[in-house]
Amino acid sequence: MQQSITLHNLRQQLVDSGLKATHQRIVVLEAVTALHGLHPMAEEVYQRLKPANPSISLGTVYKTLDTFADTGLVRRVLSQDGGKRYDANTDAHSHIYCSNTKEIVDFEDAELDELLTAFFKKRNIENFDLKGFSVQLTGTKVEPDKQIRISKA
Amino acid sequence: MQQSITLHNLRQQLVDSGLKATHQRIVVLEAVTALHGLHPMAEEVYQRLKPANPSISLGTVYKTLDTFADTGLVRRVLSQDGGKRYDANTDAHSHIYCSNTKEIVDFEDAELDELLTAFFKKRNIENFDLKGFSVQLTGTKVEPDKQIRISKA
DNA sequence: TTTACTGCAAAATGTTTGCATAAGG
DNA sequence: CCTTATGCAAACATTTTGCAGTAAA
Repeated sequence: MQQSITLHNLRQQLVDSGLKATHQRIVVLEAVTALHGLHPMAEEVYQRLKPANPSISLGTVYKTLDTFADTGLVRRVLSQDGGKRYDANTDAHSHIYCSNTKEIVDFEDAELDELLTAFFKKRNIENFDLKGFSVQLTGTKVEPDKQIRISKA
Repeated sequence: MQQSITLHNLRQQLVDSGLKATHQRIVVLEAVTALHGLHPMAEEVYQRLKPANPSISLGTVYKTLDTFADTGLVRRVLSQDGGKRYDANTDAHSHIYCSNTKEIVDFEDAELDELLTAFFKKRNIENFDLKGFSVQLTGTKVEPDKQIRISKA
């Protein structure tokens, strides 16, 4: 689960990734972490941090998110909308894509992970170094204003 | 497997989807089908059909691919590169993403489909009408110039 | 003939670049 | 200090839009 976000924690994550802990990087990391369930684009991260940090530039947000993704601090999220989206949740998890609301909802399921881990252990994918996998669920929300919830049958 | 692409076949697909069989739609469908393994963007489809159809406009290719995706004639493919990609292979299949060559390689596996179908039959996702699922495999090609191949262990 | 599609060009959106200045270690 | 990151503005890439003309059924 997600622990509370402290300044110390944010600095530590940056240092652990071998990055300079600049003010801009700290607030970008804070914003993308706070917005993790929304899988935000650079613009959305920028809108979130701008009120408290009016001097930061959108270009820096772009560069910073790209740097974070390269170092593994955040994950790039696949999207259909032709935009670059980021996810501060770097644990193994899947995504549910709703084709009418365009939402991307997290789907975490240990049983599914085990199932797939076992499956890909059996399959050989030649000439490919497999780093991870994720399931994409597609469909539509029944009641767009309400939440999607997962339960066992 | 893929059957050979005939004019009659292309027209039929359009009519079956309730679309007017215009010349432009026929050649866009031909091109995106021929390029299915590449998961092309609008520009790539346009480059492919332009030599034989110099009067077609790029804007029409954008609109046509969007129409095809809405009717289910092609599928929108998730991407990390911030572009809209399309796949004329509408059968259930997964994708392998290589993070250095940026390739998206098809991965078809009946056993995996069965495994996941059984799994999601057990899970209830409340307030969501599940249409389909697909697995994304991420990693890197070992020898970028060579093919990725799948085999059983 | 009627309706829906196409071409064109402009605008909107999203992202990257280059470089002078500023800040972190 | 020295190196790397930032801000800014311009360039670039991609996608959408509006509308007059054209073609399919």
